[in-house]
Amino acid sequence: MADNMNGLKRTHYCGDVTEIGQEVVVGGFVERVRNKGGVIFIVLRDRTGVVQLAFSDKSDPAVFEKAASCKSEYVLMAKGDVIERESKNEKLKTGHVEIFVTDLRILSKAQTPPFEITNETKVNEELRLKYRYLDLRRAPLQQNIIMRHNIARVTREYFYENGFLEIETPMMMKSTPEGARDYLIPSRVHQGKFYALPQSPQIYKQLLMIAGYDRYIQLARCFRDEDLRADRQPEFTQIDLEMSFVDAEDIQTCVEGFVQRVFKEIMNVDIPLPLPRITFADAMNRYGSDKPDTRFGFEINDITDTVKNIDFPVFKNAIEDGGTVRAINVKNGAATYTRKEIDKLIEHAKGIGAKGLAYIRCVEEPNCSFKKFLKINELENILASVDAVCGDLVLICADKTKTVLSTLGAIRLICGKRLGVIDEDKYNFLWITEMPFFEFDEENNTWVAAHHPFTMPMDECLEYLDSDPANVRAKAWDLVLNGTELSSGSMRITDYELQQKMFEALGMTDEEIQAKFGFLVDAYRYASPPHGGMGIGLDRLAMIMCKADSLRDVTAFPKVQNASELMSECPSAVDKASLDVLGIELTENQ
RNA sequence: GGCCCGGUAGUUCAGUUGGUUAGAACGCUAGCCUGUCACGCUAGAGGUCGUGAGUUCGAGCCUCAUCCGGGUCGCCA
Repeated sequence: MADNMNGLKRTHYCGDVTEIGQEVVVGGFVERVRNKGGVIFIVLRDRTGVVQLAFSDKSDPAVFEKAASCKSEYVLMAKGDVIERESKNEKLKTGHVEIFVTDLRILSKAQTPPFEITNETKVNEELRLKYRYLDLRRAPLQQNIIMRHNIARVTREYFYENGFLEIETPMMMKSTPEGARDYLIPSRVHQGKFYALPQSPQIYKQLLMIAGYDRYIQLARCFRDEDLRADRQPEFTQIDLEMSFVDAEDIQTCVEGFVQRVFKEIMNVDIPLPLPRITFADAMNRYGSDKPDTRFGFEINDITDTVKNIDFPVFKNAIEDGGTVRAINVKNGAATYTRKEIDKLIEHAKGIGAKGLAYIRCVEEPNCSFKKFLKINELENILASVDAVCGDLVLICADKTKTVLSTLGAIRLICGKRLGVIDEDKYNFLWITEMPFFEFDEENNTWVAAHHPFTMPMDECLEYLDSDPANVRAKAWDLVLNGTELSSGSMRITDYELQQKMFEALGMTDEEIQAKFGFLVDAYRYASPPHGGMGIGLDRLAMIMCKADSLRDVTAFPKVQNASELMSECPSAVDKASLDVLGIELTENQ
């Protein structure tokens, strides 16, 4: 039988025990037992840190014996006197003191854990996820979770101070099959019908503006039934906001104030305002990405004109097919890349869809993969066009422009990471503006909304909605931080007629519009203030601020790549009775 | 769905050209130790080599299939 805590009340967290001469009561987990025979030390841990408990021949023999029986991860409560440690441990905040224990309670005994609970760990993440509650005892994870809490706290403070109302929107809503797949909830009362979990509170927050709530904020849980990535979980938290009587500038200014505040308050990092901005088109051309990492160079150069007369079939064919030839100049001594390393880059490029990469290694006698096709001066011209000097590696891609840009964009990132040219202490925010309104869906051969169909087009683009969809830009923007898309926002269409026109441009029939968004379209017939808003990824923000590589490191109970949870093993089968009540029948192979 | 990487004691890993009884460190168990702090010393227990099939006299190692995990592309209005 374990002890109880009768008569003991915790007075201090472990990490706060620093004052000699006090009598304190602490509680926590056994981090380590060092039993020297005649003297025993127990390191006790809670979420604030660790403190050393000490036992010796001066201890009550019963207390001493109990201390000797303690093992890793037991939960203890200890009362004692804070005394000076004989030899200090400079590495710890509490390293100059220890608690000479007069009353020890073993509140709960632990089995030997499947892995050691240590700050640094090399243990397989799969195992740690299965025993997530043990992994969460580790200080680095606790610090991340606490940091995330603080980000959420500052978020609420900032937006409350700026007149935002926090309003909850439903978790059970109408399914809207556009965009990401919904998670569906079957209805018992309405058999054969389904609710959906929100992909975002988009529609509700627009309705709140129509209802006059003017400035809305919510730390909203969102759900998307799509494949996971390191920076993508099927459920995530969005700092969701919407503002009335504003334009895009007003919203961006408000969000800039927020990021400045949160970085200053949480990390004491100064973010200079206004944040830099770049158009979507420029981002694609310079970085081959709609979320460029601007902490390093290696920008993309269009060298089509420079190479158009070169008799190299790869370049010639690409240009004849309407494509382009572009290059990045990888500096920082990349010319020392071995043939094998370059081949690996080429393999990667092929994985993205390019047919390959041409390269020039700028060593004393430049080593060029297409040298035999070149005439005098042509090599020099290419090198000059990308400012290449000795030590640089020039990588060239020729194909359809879209393929070229995405390939070089990805290769640029790989090289930047591998060469270690990215300053990890830098926080480079970047607004991406003038996002395209339509996106061509090659599979179905139609234009689809790139953002969502309530996004306002830019005023000057209204006239060619029908004639030239590729060039219609939206009053939509993204906020990127260090190459991660952090946030996305737009102005919404508040005009009934314009909204109808947009639906038409997207090829939707009246029946479809009515069935999918009828209530929203109708709502705008009763007048609406101009409004727009953003959704900021709280998880991604926390991930970057914690310098974590994955959302799993800032999420208490994350899912793995196939969207299951290793600890509880969900999703799981349910019994037949539960399905019967919903009117759901499974087929044989399920 | 495609491509790439990984799976050997509880954990992290090593394991030669396919060849005797699969090793180390940490952890764990027992004993010793009065000032440790990654405590130390002695001894011990602990293995379906992810799973299944195949090749072979013989498979941790080779082949195929499959499961699990990670990364990435597709996907993510």
